[in-house]
Amino acid sequence: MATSRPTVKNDRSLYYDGVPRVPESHLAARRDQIIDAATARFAANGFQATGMADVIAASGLSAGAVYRYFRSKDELIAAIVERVVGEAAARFEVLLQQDPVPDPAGAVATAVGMVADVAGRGPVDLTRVAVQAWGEALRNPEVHTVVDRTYRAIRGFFVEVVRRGQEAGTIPADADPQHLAATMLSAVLGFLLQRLLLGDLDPAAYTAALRVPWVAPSSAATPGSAG
Amino acid sequence: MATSRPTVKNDRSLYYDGVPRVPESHLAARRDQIIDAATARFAANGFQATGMADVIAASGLSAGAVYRYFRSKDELIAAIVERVVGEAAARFEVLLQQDPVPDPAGAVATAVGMVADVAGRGPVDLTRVAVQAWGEALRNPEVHTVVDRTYRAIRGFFVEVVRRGQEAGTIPADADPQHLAATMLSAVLGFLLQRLLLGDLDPAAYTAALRVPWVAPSSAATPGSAG
DNA sequence: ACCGGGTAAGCGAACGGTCCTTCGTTTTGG
DNA sequence: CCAAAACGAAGGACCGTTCGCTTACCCGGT
Repeated sequence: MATSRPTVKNDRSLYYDGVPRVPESHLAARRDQIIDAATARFAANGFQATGMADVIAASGLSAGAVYRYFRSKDELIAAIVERVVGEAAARFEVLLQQDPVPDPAGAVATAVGMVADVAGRGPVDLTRVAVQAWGEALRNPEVHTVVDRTYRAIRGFFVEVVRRGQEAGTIPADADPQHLAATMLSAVLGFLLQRLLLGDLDPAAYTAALRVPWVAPSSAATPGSAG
Repeated sequence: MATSRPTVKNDRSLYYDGVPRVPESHLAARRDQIIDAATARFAANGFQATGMADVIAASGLSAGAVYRYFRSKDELIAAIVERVVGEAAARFEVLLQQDPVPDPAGAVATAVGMVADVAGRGPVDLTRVAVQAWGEALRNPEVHTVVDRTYRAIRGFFVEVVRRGQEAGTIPADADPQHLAATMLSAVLGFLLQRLLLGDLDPAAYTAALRVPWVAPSSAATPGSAG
């Protein structure tokens, strides 16, 4: 019982210390092939309502091949969620690399433009996957961890935009950056969701509406002066 | 072949025109009992990942009893989505019945308060069901119809708030009510989503942030005067 | 330049389990 | 007494996953 026989199933080097049989790029390409096909099916039908048979058929591979690259359906789902929300975060990060960093309304406008762009590009609308990921995050702890970490990072970008604005004096210094960033993120997520559920929202008109002063101008919030 | 024999399965009056065997209120109560139990399970685990066996056990009834009240799982899902988003719409409608109708930031603040309230009240967080309903709407046409109609109505309430503000002169007359209402709805939906995914957001601080002027005060949008 | 050895990549039928739903039966209550 | 209400075992389809097998490829030796 339980000798020191190594469990070699995953560790190729214990078996054979030569170079891989096929180039690493080929393996990555196959993995992407599976992820792309699965993303399309999950975008159309949701994670749980889509069967692996559907994913496998769409990938053009066999069940055995798919399960060589992903140990389970849950692992595949986690990989897809990580890719989709991770790419979103990467796109939003460029907001901070602009010089000068835009003001909050400008940052949201740029982010909304990115959402509209990614929704229309390619055969699969990744914003649909994002909505499915929200639902999945509420029931799958691993997915929730990924979504929590990534969306918190995105909100952190907006916090930084607010801080820069406060340094520049265009935003009241006593405003709460964390919650102001939350309202900015809401504007982006709300655009994404309304576009999917209620039909096309015009990004230009939507972002223009963000700049409309909607508090009564008489009483509240003297912005720059009168600190 | 196809005689005129009536298909009596659902029409009780063709069978028996007397009084019902049990009071109508009892039937409605049983229906609610099923919906309540199913709502709890769907809130915890999503629509598609939750089995009918789970719903049936939670309801305290048998499979046959549940299927007497709902023809299928999809019909049960549709009934739950209709109830949850319908109740949300009913709550938001009172915004218009206040006198005077609040300004946009005030309307959003009230709506956010309602979301936070309904999320904390009762054993089931209905905002979780709302997120699941968004995902379901993307794959189930009947659910999509319900969600589209109801959320469009909610947005219509915000449009009305904007119109009243424009009449009162507190909102620029050339602002687009439709898209301004969309940003208001985004603020509410974004609060709901961030509260669930990223942890507790403080409703008071969030709504306070909504009133922070976030456009550069120097160049853009001279609000009331000097139009 | 060619070839055979051996391993990883890929295949797909089959498996146990779970799914939604049905229906013959039992219980209930007016 | 009898129809409606409720029951719950069973049906048949489909689920995610496995595993014995075939195919294809790289490598070392000739």
